[in-house]
Amino acid sequence: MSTVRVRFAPSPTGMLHIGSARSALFNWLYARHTGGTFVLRIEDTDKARNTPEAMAAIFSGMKWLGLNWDEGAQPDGSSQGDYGPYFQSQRSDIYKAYGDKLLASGKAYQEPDGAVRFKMPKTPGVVKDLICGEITFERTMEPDPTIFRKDGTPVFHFVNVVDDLEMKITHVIRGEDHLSNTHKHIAMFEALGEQAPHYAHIPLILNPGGSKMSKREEGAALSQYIEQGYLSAAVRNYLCLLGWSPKDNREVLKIEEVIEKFDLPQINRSNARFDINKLYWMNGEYWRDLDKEAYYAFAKQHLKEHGIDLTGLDESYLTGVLDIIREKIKLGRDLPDWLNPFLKEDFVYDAKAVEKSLKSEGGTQRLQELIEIYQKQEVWTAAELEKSLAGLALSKGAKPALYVHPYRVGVAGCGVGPSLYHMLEVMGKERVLSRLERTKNLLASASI
RNA sequence: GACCCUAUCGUCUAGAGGCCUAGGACACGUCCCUUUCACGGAUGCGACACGGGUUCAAAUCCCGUUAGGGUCACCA
Repeated sequence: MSTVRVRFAPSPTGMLHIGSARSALFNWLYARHTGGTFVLRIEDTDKARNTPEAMAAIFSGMKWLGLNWDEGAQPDGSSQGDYGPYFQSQRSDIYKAYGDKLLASGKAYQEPDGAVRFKMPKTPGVVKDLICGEITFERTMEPDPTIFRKDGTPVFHFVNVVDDLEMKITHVIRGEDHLSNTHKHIAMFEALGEQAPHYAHIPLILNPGGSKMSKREEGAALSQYIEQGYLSAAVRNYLCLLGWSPKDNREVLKIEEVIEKFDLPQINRSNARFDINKLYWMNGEYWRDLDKEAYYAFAKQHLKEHGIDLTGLDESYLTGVLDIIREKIKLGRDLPDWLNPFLKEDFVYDAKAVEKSLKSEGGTQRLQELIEIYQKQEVWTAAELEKSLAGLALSKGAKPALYVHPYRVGVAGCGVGPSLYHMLEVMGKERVLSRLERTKNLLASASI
């Protein structure tokens, strides 16, 4: 039975930052790797930012990434576990008690205005970090940090220490931005007569420009990836690779395997830039691997969330279309554009494609020939349709491509798309012929 | 400014003294496959920040320089 206890302690800021998500992930991985306990604590001492929406962003992000916790704050506002409550806003008495203890022992003192300061030892502070190694901080000049404001509310560094102590946290895994403050935390543990937990400071995720990713920045919020239709397993896999590697040149890894191999000492010490290109590639890997039913469910859900109405649509037609467009895309956000030509009979035409394929020399003529042979087409399968078109081209002494392109434009309005014959098969004879007629008429009346 | 951390292809990384004329992945270029676009296959471009040591031998150890990042709140 493992005694490891780790925690993720976000504050509700209105979003789950990609860097926070990665901290949550590494804590979770370590807990699962060691068979320990993963605790979720909400640091909601800032009342102004403490909105229901901000709270929801944390819970939904954790859920989306599949990071379950064994103990801690719950979405309904309750706390589950032996060391609750897990919302800092509900722990004032505990902080007060620890503050009094420090005051009584002379390790803290009160300012004339009522604020309480922690008396920082002037001896060097040593931090033994599981990732960064042993670091010594000289602190002869170190000011005494405030632990209670003049209004009596406790300050972050102090509540953080008290909670980690109270919740019996054994390993604190957090961003490197906290490294320089860690010696203060350790000093507070010692002043309280307790041993500090083990610390592991993970490198930061920087924006492509190489500086800290600010909250407002494009790509900083996990929710953006959810909305754009990334697959959670792909995002999670990508995040695992920022600062950690299995060391064997593989990158697409099952989470179970990451859990097995993950450990603190092998985490990198240097910051990593977020590379959207690589995430996009990674998503493609998972996109191809998704089983059919999961893909349909994902696609329908994503389309629904983006206001694409699928009601009344024939189920087999929809799945047929989803099947053939799948290999063309690797992200949910691309779904609507590829799907639309199949959905609307009054689809729009791509001007360039019309110009190139239909208005070129003999274009309308070939369109007419296509209509004629497909009117006679009996077996409506991709293979047979291909045969007919190839036969037609051969009889005219032309390359099939010369017919394929006008055909695609005539039936869907665009120059690119899935395999033409499969498109035709899925659309069915009736729809195909009526679309070709429409194109012919629009062309004749010079409307396109 | 002080203190702390970091430093391998554009990016993510492998590399813990000889296996390194530095490996993989993304991106990019070329070619092949192909009705388009993707996918896939092949191939190319491309890095040990700099300067000193230590050593028979350094990307790997030490020191300095430079560069980047972080922390110095009665924010979290």
